Amino acid sequence: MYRTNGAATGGANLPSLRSHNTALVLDLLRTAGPDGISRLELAERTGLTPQAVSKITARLRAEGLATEAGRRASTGGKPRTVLRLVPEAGHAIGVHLDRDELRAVLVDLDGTVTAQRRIPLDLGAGSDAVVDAVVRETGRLLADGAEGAAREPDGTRGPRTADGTAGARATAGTEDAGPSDGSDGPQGARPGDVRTLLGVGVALPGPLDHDRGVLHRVTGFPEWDGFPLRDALARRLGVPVVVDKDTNAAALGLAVGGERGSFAYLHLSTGLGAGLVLGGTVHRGARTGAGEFGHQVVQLDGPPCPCGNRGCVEALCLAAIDHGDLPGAARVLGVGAANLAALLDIDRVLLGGRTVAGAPEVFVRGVAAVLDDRARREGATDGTVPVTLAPAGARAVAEGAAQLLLAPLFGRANG
Amino acid sequence: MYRTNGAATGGANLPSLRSHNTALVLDLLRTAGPDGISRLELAERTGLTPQAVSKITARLRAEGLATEAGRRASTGGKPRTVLRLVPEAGHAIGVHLDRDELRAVLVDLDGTVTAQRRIPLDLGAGSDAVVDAVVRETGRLLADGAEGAAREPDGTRGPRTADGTAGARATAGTEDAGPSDGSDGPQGARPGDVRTLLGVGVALPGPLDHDRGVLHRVTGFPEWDGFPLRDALARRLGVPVVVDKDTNAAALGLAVGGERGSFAYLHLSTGLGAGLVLGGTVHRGARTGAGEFGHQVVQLDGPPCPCGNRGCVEALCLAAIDHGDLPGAARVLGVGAANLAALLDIDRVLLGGRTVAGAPEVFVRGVAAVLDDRARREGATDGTVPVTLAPAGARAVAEGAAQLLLAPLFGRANG
DNA sequence: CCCACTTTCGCAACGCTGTTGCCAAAGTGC
DNA sequence: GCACTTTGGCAACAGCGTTGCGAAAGTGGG
Repeated sequence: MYRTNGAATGGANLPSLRSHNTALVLDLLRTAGPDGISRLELAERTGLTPQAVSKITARLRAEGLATEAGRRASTGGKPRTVLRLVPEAGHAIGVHLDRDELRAVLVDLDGTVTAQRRIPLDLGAGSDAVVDAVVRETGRLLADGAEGAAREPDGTRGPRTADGTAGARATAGTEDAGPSDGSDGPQGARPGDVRTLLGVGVALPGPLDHDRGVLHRVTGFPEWDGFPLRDALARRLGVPVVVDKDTNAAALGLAVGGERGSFAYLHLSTGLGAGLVLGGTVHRGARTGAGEFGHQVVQLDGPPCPCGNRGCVEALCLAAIDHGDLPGAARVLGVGAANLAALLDIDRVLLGGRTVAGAPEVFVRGVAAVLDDRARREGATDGTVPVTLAPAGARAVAEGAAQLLLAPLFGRANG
Repeated sequence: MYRTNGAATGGANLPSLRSHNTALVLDLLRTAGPDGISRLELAERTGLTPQAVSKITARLRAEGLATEAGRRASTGGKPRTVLRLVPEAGHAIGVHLDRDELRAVLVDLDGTVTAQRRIPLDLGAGSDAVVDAVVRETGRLLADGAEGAAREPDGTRGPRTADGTAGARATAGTEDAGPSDGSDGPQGARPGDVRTLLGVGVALPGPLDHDRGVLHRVTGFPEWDGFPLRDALARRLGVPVVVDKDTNAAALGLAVGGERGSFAYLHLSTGLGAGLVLGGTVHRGARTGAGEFGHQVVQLDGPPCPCGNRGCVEALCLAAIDHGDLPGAARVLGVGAANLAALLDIDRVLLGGRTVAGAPEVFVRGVAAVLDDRARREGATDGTVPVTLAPAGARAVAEGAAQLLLAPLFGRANG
């Protein structure tokens, strides 16, 4: 996959070729983590020639995005030099607006959270109040990040494992990592530096338009209808802003965090929604409407749902939870998940959200049981679809929101 | 989107850039049809410079794939020269293996059916018999096509419209399908000429592996399990062969035939399945399992289905049809379609298959009613999802199967 | 310790892509 | 008939990945 320069045209020229390959290399560097990856390995993985990789990585090093980091053991000749990403070369902020709280994270290039904040929030308080809150919290996050970086890189590491202890020595140095002084050159290595801030990603529940950054009707708060959140925030913050549904952000975060292929992230809290990743890309549909999973009808003459239909998964699921019947809720969720898995032939189902977090094993087991059953009945040829807990936990949405700005750097398409 | 040269690597080099842009131009030429399109228009639509388009089209003309076709009215300067595809420069054969019949079409570059055949077939007769039948019918198709072309290029135009009465004279030919006659020069302009045959696409119902071209278990005929249909046919025919599910082939045909964006093709005959096109590309999933729509559960405690579950759409739908309750069947189908449309945010639902063909309006109206209802209840912001009849009719699958080989030429990704 | 060998990786030349500058060709309209 | 507009090819160009080749940096046998 490959995103060209201009509009929805599709024509590719040399600059677009270059940025495509650069993004590819950058993504492999990111995926390799602090351990790094050699040039020849990059060449194998991309299909490019070693020489092309050398040129690309030389450029990345000159720009301060990559650096050499030791060498591998020799196999009888000159040992391979290991390259790795310089995480401090770029940052993004991810904001999760939930109905009752705001979570924000400052994340560096490899996805490591370097600072985070969390405050209560009333989404119904109106657009001005919420925009103000976002502006205030992002400002504090930047201050925290800069300060934290000056002290010591904070222990919270990356989405994957990573006990890494990357560079970033203390001494808020004057060290000025720029090769060519003056100029607009390479981004400095000062974490939290506003100059390395690529933008702010905002994720929230309601139906909205990802492409235009406009909210439709945030469920329960009609006064938000039509509010141009992206532009309003971009004006106040002075950096690019991207808006998306919370489930999409979480799914993107998982995809970038190493989850491969196609999967569905099912989010169960006050509502039930899904984020779909198909072939490595978040599927939003033309109107950012995809992932409407909760109002899937699974019982034709079932109980009425506030949405107007009868027998929606969400209604049945929440009713079961209300009665304390968590296994029953899991079973209903499993039926919806099985419908989805069969329709899309996905590789995995990931569960998240507060309700799931309250009894993770019940839900994982319950959903898996339904999927296994159905696979077995249909004579599974390739085994069944695994069900697991989404790893990122409560910060999943905020981290994914930050990835709305980082992912494009690594060639992960985004609107 | 953009398909690189090598394996699943993603690295792009100049040849891949070139073929990408060439495919793009070729696709615009194809879409423009016999009316053609000017160089400057191609430049606008691709985002390339006029000069780049000139070079690309010059190459295409030299290869015999495009030609000049008149000029437009002047707008005060030199009038634009119109270019169009040379449809006779390439052909493909599409074969539809259904449970009781075989349909095969010979199609040229712009999708026009130039010859077709249809014979009774028993899918249960075993692999040898079926492979023999396919080989025999493709041979006759080529003979028919060559003969029809020798007489007069026949009037049936275009993949859209089509109430086709194309060639398909009887008279089985001897014309030996040997590929390697003389040189490999520019494809001659002899329609039906074997040398312009790009390959054969085969579409059939059962679960199968599109990537490997292997059948799993064709529903009802266990002896097919694991049969490597693609390789067996490729060996016999001496041309590339691609295998896919019937619903995917039909969906591909619709996508290439002008249906834009994302849509679902719902096929209702002896079973119920779906072909999904998301963002212009057929979504198959990693195991060609996507589109399993019929065994979506919409009634938790519904009647048992042969598949082992309860309350599958297919079971409910077919039961209603069995009782002569077509509106009821349409309503159930509509519930499933609405679930799908909400989950994927598609732009359109297209209905096809024999059962639908038997009472098209009942099904279209019934399904549309459910979708409209749900959209209205959820406060549709963008209007509702339109439901229409799939245009190609009974030949839809065979024509789509042929597109399995043509589509890649036009940059429409395929396995 | 030295020398042959292997492996990595950068420099230089190259082929080919789309791009830019320029001009001939082919119309319109006064 | 002449000024003007618009199209589209030729030629030079910049920049991409590729190829050829050699320096650098190891291993391992004598």
